Amino acid sequence: MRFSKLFGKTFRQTPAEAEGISHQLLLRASMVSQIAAGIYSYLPLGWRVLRKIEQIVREEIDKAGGQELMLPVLQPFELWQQSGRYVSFGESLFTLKDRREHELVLGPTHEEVITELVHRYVQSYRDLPLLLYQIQTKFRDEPRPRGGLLRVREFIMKDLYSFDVDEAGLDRSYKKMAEAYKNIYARLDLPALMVEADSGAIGGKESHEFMVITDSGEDEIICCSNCGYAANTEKAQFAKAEVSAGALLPLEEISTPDAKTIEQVASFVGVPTSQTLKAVFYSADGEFIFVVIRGDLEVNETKLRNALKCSELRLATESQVTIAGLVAGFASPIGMKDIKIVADDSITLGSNFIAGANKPGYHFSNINYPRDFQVDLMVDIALARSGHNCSKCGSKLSSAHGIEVGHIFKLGTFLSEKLGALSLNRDGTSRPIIMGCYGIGLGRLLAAIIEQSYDEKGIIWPLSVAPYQVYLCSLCLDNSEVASIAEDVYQKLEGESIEVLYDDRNESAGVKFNDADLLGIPLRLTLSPRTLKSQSVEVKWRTQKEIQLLPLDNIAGKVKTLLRKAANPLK
RNA sequence: CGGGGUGUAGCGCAGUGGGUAGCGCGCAUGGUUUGGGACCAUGAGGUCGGAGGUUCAAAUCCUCUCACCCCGACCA
Repeated sequence: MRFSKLFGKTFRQTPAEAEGISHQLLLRASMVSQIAAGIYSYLPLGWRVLRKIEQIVREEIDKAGGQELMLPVLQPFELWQQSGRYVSFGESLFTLKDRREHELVLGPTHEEVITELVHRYVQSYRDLPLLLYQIQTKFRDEPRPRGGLLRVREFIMKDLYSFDVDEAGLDRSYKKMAEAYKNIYARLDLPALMVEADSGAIGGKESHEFMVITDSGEDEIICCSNCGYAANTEKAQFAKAEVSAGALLPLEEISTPDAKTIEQVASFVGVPTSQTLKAVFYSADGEFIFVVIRGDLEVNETKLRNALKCSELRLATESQVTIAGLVAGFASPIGMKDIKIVADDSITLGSNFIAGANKPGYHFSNINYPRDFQVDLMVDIALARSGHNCSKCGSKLSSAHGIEVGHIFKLGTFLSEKLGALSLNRDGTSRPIIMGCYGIGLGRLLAAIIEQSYDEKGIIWPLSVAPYQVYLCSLCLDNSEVASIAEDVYQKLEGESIEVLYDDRNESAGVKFNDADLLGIPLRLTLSPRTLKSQSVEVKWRTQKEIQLLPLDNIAGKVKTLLRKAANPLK
């Protein structure tokens, strides 16, 4: 490709709308262009990268036994009613009507469609297992698109669905996919950590995310450097410390004027925060919920939502709290009637707690569960933090931010049951097919690669996905010898099927070098009167400072060898 | 949905005592240049996000509205 013919321009200044690194560099390099919030065009350079990523994903999924197909973007709304997931997806669903006023959905994911399809073609265990996938555009009306390609409303995703006869089969499919994902990230030079995850609106029981650790990531993960435990904070477990304050003492009402927050109460009474009980109020699908947790811990809203099996969960408003008969700052689980109380199991790991007395200015001391109050639900709803202890090995946990570049789910049978996808077993009984689903967002993958591979000059693409592998830079094109040799080298590189971007523009050296760096092309060849004195070409890797001169003789063959060695350093 | 911010040329920005729009980059033409974002000359390009209002006169003042960005809520 000749740079002079390439559609797109490089920008010296960063467009004002871009905040994140990958967003800025993608715009400056004209790889993508935004048309509306969370909706982007890919320009030729960006599209080449995306297609290379797509091809790597395809190869690895095919290798793992996946069969590629193509499902429709437009889906009947009824299908989403049938699965019940129009509720959990809620306003994230893009919907539209056809000319007959029939409601349609722009697919945010394809479990419904593929289950319906599999239902028609699978009758027996002999037809299973199946790994079916597609690479296609998804539509999700995100509340807040952000970070360039990191969170968008229209994006290309590889989504695979597994169908198995039994749990053991699902486990095998799940493992195959986890392996395939690891291979994909390795080929992209992307260090991705597999972490336990919540399954969110997709549903299902077990799930893992693949995280690229970077400060710009919007997810927080908790990990243990000792035993390797790693989980999204939404899901993370930890060992709650036992903080018993001795034998049970009689309940007592104490005056605590102006002490409203946990910290104020604890210091007023002179106890650690772990000897207090914290009350938090939520509205879960409209129902008022009283949540109680030990004072040194915080509520994990994802765990709470799962425990309550509700779809909408938000903090109760002040007026809702008052209407419920509670006094904010002095609320108490003691004596609560007709209000659902959910407790974190940390309240059993201590004694003689301080909590509100439900009247202004007073708290109870020496509260003990279950002596003094009952709860409707006792579960783990605590948020894991850096510094907590690992529930597996007891070591200190740490936290980090990450970009979610893949997510796999064991769905189980809830969708196949709802959509009637059954298969006959060997013994003649009819059972719902066991499903799993596995997604990778390609654009986010592209952005994540940049987020952790760039420098002050621009992008640093791995060889495997660079838009072009070689940047041929000819200086002083007025010099007819340079011009003709550069043209000749370009032809020879193309002749060897080397992906080369030939900078044939009449620009100064600085412009060309800077563009080569900004675009992140791995290997740069420079031709100039200076190099021609020794009948050679200067060679420089994007990742290295050193340059070397290569004689022009059989230059295409030499470049090919360099590229092959870089792609397979062991060979 | 709550809070904050921004809309003026392809990009980055300036422009309030209201008086009919400017700078840098980029672009076009000609010339001089060429190893880390060269220089000179000439030139093209804008219904100032939109609608309504105040006024002799609005980018500027008022009202409404739309879009985009950031934080939060939410979210595979």
